[in-house]
Amino acid sequence: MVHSGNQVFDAVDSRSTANLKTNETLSNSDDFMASFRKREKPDSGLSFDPRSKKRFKDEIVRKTTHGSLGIFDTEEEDDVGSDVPSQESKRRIPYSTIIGDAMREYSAREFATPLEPLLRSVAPAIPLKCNSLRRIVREEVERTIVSPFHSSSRTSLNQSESSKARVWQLHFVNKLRSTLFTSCRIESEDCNPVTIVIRDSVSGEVISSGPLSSLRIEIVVLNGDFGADYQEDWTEKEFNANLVRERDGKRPLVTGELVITLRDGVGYVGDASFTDNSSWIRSRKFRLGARPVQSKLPEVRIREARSEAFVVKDHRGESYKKHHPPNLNDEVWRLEKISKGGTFHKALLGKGITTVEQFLQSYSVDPSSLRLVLRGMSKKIWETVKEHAAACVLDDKLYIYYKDGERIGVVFNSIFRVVGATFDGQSFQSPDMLNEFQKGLVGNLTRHAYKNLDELVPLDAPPAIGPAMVPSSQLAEHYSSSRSQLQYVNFPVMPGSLLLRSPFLGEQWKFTIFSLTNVI
DNA sequence: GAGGCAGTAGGATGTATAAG
DNA sequence: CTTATACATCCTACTGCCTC
Repeated sequence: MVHSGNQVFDAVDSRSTANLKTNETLSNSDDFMASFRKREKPDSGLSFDPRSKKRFKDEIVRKTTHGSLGIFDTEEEDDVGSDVPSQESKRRIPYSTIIGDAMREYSAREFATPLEPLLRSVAPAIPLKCNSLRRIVREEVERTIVSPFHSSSRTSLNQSESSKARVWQLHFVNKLRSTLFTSCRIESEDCNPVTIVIRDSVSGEVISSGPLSSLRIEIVVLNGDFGADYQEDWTEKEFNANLVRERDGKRPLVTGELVITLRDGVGYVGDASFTDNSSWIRSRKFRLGARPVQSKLPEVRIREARSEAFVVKDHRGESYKKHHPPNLNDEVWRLEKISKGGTFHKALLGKGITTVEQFLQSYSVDPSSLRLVLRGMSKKIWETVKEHAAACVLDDKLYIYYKDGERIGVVFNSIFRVVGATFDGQSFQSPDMLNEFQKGLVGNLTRHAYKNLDELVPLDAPPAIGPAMVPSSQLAEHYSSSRSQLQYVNFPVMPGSLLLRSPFLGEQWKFTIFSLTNVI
């Protein structure tokens, strides 16, 4: 094997790297770096989070002390890795390759950023905020540091090429969905075909006539990282360097109508779909790109189009995705942090809670019991679940509970939260309108209702709002037992009016549900 | 091809424990 | 006591296999 780097540090024993981590198998340097790339915060450059920093340090230490660099290979280590196919395990990866791989993962921008303070110190007169200087720094770093490892993919920015003839450009008009699924048609956010135009890059006007208005363009896939620095100018080489090809052994990454002929300067992405998800590239995102198949005016540079970054997931994930907002009849695992078939899901099923509606009802009736069902859940997760559940779109179902034929009744919504009360069986009030005494009465009745949920009567129509009349016969009884406060609606309820039919009057009444925005 | 099931990896988070 | 670290747990997403 020919080693281009330092011979002392030039080899990695893949058998050793396979034993680097307790739960992970790192078979080569790409995996090694990938394990850290995935832990990076987006756009964090070289700053890992503390855990990643620590793990990174540990990996380096172990790589150097466990012979991963080929320095301390021993028989013992051979034994450790003896179950790995020998041919593969004997293959050593030059250290320069590892560094190269690592370098490749950091853009010139990321290298340049740490260098800026240095540059600032040596050239204080130069305004460092100047974009052109940043570009120069980036170019120089790329040229001097990155290129030796990366010569095949990116070339240094050609200033003259990037700045000339930027009159025409392809442009994605509508925004793609932030998440697409394999085998599903590529569509815009509003479920319409993705639209591409050719336009004047200065004025933004669509070129609706002339030879360019009927240009043939090709739809391609770009790395989600491309343009992450909001750079809106790039060379053809840079664009091509960011094309993403299908993985080995896989079908073409995108299939369908990938060549479009513009009409009057406008084209639409037709029946095209992804065949593979985007989880395997560093950014975990793709972008769509569009470029001329061949320029009708070769001397004219037509800048390619680049879409927003989006995630492509396996189509089977679509049936498992969470709903935002959830619906009442959704299965309870549609809530965040409750995995289908997971521990919490099973615990809820064990209590007969199968839907989001039942989850919310259960919370209304006895939040502490529900919390007990999910006692293994951390506070933070619990808050997340509640927050998601609270966003649920409620229907207009109402229930009323009367105690033993009395005319004092409490009206509940579909998740068993109090939304009104009546004291005479005729006029109904929202909880906001109750005085302290009335709240006590309703509180008592609510507790009765929660103990006798099967006695709740569905209301398909409503009562009227009016002054409360409390039968005198009820006063003494309720006054003594109404110390506790009425539990108000805690889930956000959209304000609105509902028509209810009073069970006593048999008439249609307008019933106003007030907005009660307390969160659980 | 769609969908169910199981296995796996990675990430996030909480908790226990050691070190200073 | 505080902080750092290791470990455990759970959720999410991906993938292969299988059945229909």
